[in-house]
Amino acid sequence: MTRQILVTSALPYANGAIHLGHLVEYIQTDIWARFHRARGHECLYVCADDTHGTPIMIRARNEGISPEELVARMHGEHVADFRDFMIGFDNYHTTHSEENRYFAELIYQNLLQGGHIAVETVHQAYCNRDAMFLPDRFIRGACPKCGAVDQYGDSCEHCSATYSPLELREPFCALCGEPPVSRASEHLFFQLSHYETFLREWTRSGALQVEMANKLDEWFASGLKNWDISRDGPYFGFAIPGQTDKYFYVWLDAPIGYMASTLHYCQRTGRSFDTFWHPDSTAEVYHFIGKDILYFHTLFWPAMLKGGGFRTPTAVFAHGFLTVNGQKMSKSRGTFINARTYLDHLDPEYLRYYYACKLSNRVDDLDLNLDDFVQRVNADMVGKVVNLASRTAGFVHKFFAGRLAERYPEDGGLFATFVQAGEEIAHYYEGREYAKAMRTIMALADQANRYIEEQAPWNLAKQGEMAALHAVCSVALNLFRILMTYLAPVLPGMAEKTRSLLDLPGLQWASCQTPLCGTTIQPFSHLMARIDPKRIEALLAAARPQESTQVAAQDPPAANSPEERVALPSSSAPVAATPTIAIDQFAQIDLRVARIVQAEQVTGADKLLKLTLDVGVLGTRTVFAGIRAAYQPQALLGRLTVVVANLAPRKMKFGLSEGMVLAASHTDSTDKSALFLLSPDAGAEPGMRIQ
RNA sequence: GGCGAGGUAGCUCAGCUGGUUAGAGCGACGGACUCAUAAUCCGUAGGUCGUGGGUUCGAGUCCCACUCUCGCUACCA
Repeated sequence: MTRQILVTSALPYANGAIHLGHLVEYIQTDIWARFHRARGHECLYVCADDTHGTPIMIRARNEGISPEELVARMHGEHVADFRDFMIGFDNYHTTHSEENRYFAELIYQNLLQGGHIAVETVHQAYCNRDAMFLPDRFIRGACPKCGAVDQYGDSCEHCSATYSPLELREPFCALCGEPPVSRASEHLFFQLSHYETFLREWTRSGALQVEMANKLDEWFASGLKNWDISRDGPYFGFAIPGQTDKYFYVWLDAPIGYMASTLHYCQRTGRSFDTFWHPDSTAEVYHFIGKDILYFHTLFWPAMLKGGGFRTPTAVFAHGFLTVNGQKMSKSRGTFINARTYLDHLDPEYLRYYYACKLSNRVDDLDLNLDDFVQRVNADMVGKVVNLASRTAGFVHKFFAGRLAERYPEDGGLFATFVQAGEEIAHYYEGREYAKAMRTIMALADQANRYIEEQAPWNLAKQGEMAALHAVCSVALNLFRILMTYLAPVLPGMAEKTRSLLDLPGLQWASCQTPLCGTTIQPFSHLMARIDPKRIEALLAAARPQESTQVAAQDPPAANSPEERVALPSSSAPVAATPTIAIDQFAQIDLRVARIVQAEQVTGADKLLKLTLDVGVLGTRTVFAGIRAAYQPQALLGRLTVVVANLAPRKMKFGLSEGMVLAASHTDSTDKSALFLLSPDAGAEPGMRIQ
């Protein structure tokens, strides 16, 4: 039975470049899609850029271009990166498209008519300085439930409470730091609670990994909140029909991109959209996502689809994050590697294979250990697999004019064993147990190499036993063909070279069950080069930012959620420089020389020191500084430093901080002690203005 | 500090519902071979399964405590 399958990867946000963290998901999904196609099923793989929201708007503004221009440029970069990593999308679209607008409006209208949209007047934080309402994550303050300070506007990381930004205590704008004012506005809410029964069933229908379903239970237990789906202008997105200056929240139209991309594909190819998204569809729909965006894909999205009149996903597959050498990616270590940087130095198939070797169906994080990476790829790919062909193809050309034996020789049951293993391997692929699939395939490669060793074709050649030699080489190349068929979803490029070498129409799972006999093969040429460790060094060096470009270098998460990136001005490639400011803007900052007259550890705080500063004419100030990892309190006594004297006082858990001392560090450094307090030259006195 | 995951041979990891002398691949070392991209084949060494208790006839596998690591998040205004 031919299955009809639609798979998606999460839409990357159009605010940054694709990096190795993103690629875990795209490679995982691509392997799955290619596997199903190789098995003879129909498997459509669609994706798109996620283009809307405040971060895009702000970034475009900072770059002095329109959001449309920004989004178009990022789309081009993303497409090129994916293409070069052999991510075989059938369609790669954008959420800033008419198809997306169409479905966003349609689903919204259906929810509206179904009575699932509520209108509420809310008093929302508004920043006068930035002339805009502040999105949940652009406003910070203290949790109303537990009092934890500096929490996001929508939920507390400390006690997991969810609330409205309005309830936050002591809020401030994440952009400019000014306290926002409260301003009334009508908002539209999707009444998620209407779908609780449905969602509870769907959650346990096999659509989710058990660990994920458990997580959802926590959310059910705390109650489903209505979801605010509108945003006031200015906002880069789709205007909401029937409303004035209101736009769909980016997370409403982002997953709709899956459908829009499907439609775009169908219109292009004459396929039927309903095949995949009609409520009665018998096709299978799977979403691959990172564990960070579970909430959107397992609560809002299925409910939206249900209420919007479409089918719900067959399953959602979540994976973990990427670490490099056991730690989160870091710019200063050179392990924050963009897709393009990698491609400048290494073959994408190395990474595809390595990820496959470490992927399971669980949500565990995946570690890219670079030493292991080199070792493993070289040993497995070149040493074991390619070696099978390179050590036998030569004989076939030298003695048999490139022609394989007319009949498949006796091989002691090897061919049958290899074919039979295909079912186990397929089972692993299907269940996203790629690591087990790779292990099984490599065990087969070991068997094949052992066979050649035992048969010793080089001796047969010397002894003139041509028939036996022909047989051994034909067996080896047939085994090689089967292995490459099994590896093809992971290594599409090498599979293509193999197809060409063996002069085959394709590498299909079913067809490799019949041995290849009496056909002519092409001369052997390199299928894959070994990784030279020097290339790794070069890659790391290239990924390490230059000092001068480090101004805004941050380490964004390896996730594709726009929400996770909101606070990061520009999360992609090294930023050239921050926007220039006028001298009067600088003059607004009152920098003063200060003498540290007292320094003590703060109980209950890991990183803070409480400093008492003598700022001359401005008197004495108390400042909490996060420099405990770098300085002993005693070592600071009496020394001069620089303080921002007119910074708004900030109430902290441990007291009021009346300023900020200046220190240098790498913005992304994980070495917390690599921190250097500024000092004026000798002669400076407390209270002096720095200008 | 909060939340989550985890600590099994040098490295990357398997070890299902507790049951014989704890496994694989890579690496190291020794040997063989020389067709092949210094690849391959054979063999050897190496682990008190983080620590300490407990349950059990029996625990890497269950329970408790501790410890360490990693991830997310927070204090760094």
